[in-house]
Amino acid sequence: MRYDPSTVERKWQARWEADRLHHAPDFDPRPKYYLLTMYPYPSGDLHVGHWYPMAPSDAVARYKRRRGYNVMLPMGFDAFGLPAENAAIERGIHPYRWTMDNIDRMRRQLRSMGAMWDWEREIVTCDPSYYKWNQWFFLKMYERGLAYRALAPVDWCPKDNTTLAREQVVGEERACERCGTPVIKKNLEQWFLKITAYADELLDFSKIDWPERVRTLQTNWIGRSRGVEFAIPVQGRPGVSFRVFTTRPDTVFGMTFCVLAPEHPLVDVLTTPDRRREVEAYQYKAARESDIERLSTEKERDGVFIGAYAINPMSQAPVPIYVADYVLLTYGTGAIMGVPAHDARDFDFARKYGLPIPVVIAPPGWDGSPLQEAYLGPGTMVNSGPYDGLPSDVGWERIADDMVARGIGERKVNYRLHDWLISRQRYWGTPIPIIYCERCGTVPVPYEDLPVVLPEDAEFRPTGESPLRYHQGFLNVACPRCRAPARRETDTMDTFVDSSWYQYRYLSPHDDQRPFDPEKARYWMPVDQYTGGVEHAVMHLLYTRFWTKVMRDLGLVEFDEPMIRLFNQGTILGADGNKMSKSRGNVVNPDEIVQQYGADTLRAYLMFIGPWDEGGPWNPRGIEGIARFLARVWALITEPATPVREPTAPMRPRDLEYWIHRTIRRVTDDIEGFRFNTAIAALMEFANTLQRVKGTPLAQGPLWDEAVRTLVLLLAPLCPHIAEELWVEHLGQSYSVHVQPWPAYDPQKAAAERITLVLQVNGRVRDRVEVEAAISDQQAREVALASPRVRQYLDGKTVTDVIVVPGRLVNVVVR
RNA sequence: GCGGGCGUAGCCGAACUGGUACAGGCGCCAGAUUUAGGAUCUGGUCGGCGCAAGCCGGUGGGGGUUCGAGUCCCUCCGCCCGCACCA
Repeated sequence: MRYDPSTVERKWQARWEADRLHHAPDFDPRPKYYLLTMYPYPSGDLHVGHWYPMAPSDAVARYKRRRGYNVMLPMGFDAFGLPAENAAIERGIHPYRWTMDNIDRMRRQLRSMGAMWDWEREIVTCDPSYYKWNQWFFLKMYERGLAYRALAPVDWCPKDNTTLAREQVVGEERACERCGTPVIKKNLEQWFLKITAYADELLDFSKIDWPERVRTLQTNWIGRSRGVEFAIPVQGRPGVSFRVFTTRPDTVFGMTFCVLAPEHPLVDVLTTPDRRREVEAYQYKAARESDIERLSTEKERDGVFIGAYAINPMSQAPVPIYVADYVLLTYGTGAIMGVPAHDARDFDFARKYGLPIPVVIAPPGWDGSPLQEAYLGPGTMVNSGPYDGLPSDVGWERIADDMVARGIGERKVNYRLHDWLISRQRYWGTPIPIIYCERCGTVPVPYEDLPVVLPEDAEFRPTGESPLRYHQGFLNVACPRCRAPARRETDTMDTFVDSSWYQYRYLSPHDDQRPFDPEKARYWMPVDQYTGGVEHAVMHLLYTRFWTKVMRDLGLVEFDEPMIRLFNQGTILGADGNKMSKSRGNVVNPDEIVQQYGADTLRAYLMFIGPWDEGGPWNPRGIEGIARFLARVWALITEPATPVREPTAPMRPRDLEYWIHRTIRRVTDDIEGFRFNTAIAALMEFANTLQRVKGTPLAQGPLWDEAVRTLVLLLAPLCPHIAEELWVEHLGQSYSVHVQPWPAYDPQKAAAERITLVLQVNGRVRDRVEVEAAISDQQAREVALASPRVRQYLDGKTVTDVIVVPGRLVNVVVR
């Protein structure tokens, strides 16, 4: 009988569900293991790209349960966001309806995978019972000053009519992440979360085991730099000065010019009449360039002298002031000191405008000749007045101290990280629970009035304007303090708010008293293993760390980090090697694959492609190989032995025992190390070996039964359905294979009895001999020197050394 | 430009801390079975020379360290991913 996946898979999925086999009980005495994989956006159809992180995650979950853990593998839907609202505008479907229909479809597709999702814990973030707690957290943060409103220039996508977070603006041309439209700046009153208050703590990764790549991305994103901010007086203008930030106060004596950002407020004040035309032309050019696409990759650094001079506060030397667009108003103070000898950009600028380039940090071994490029390293201070002769790192601190002491500057830490702008001028998100009252000002919605629910009867306009702004029933409200007529905030929250704490909601998804049950958090949290794409490195993965730290400071949890281990899988590509996309027509629909080959085949194939963190192209032929493998396993167990064939190679019981234990060891180590491709390769080798044994007398005894059972036990986490069917229906074992203890291996038996000893002469393989694995170094040496093939190469030579690598090789070194 | 990763058969890939390069799969070749096709099974499959035993070459190129290098170091080339004037 051939293996029929569709019947078998449906049967066991129904049985597992009926038995609540996948439910993770709270407070179970077993050690807990919380495995979280990033929840999907309900875009409509499940893509094979969704399966790629999920199938191996499920395999790990199943494996861990077999190792005695109480494993929780929850699933939910990241249900707020722009596509639902666009569907509403374009097709007149309400976002809620669109989203819930998609979720229904995706839930069904997810079930076909046969993963051990604990559906009793499912969450849907657009449900008021979920987003109520977004609002609750927001109010808690507002009380603590961690949520605030400010007028801010925001990046605005004119096509989507929405605010974008800094992270959602991509590339040099500053385009909208979603639609590619160049973004514009707009000044709006916006709500922010004060993530910068945690910037330093977020740089500390000592309590988590995350990939270096993600740690580096986050570190660069936070962009901490330590330096000094100090005032530079303007020559001939008593009382007028501007502030600059530098990370190199030790180079201050090398300043030969200053630069103000074109938008700096002092530019208009300081520009002399003779320079005004040129300066204004430059400002105009700079303003246009930031709005228009700044596509010029090799743009030369340029600027304009404004006619005024600044005084170096340390040396009293006057230096010219320029405007240049390489200085950004948004970072530091919008003004810099120009030290060409020790800053690459300043060096280029000074070269272009013929400014002097005096060396103030002498590189080791410097001969006094002019520098050909900026020197950025440490050295000895020169041309720096009283600081001459000091090592630059000492001078750094000395000058900083002196600036502070003289009242012209202070030590400062600057970050690239800005506060998290959560306001979105959209409908399909969590309403920000704030009311504006003419008398009382900004008033938080009282906790007992939560949730602020989205009105269902919203009108979606093709202009993309938020329906909330025109919805009188939503907009008009009595002030909670004075009862006077007041207006609601119409902005909704960034969807990254939802995903910042969703891992907690899985613990008690139906709790209507609090966001999560702290007792359950004590049992389950933090997440032991998180899996998902690296594209979330600086958004979701930073925000969720921030959120947990806030929760800790609110006294809600007692730990600092939400997820202990993180694994970023690679991307599955189309058969043409390109990213899967509808426009390329290279998208693989998992439903079709499941129908044709079964879920187990698809799961195993995705794991077999290659290393999980590398991804790779889909190969339609490759899946045939997996289907054949499973068919062979099926036949191996279900079909009677055909005693026709003679054994190709004689096998002894000890050899079969070796294969059993060796395979257990390999599969165990590979799953522990997330190397699913080699785990499957090991199972293939084992199955092929058993196939060779099958027709022989060795296949009669209990050892054969053990071998076959082991194969199924090891296959189970990877291909759960076929394993269950074979286990229960064909091996007559007790249901379920998924709760059987993981097989243990005997290291003695897993080691080969006899090994091939490689014999080398001067590092070249000259012979191979089979010897007892336990051979001593001395015996190995003797075997090597006795080999005729080795001796052939020793003729007339002197043996200078014999290197023995136990269990592997002997290398005879001759001269 | 800066930072990170990668380069192994026709293709996807394996190779523990430096120790037999290429496991497993795909593809291909041959054979078995079959009326045929498909499916399945068995064997082979890095290149060169050779009837063979075997010898020589081979992990992007070049150089180095080492008894021994895919693995370590230097250098160059190519591909991918981040960040893009962050003072």
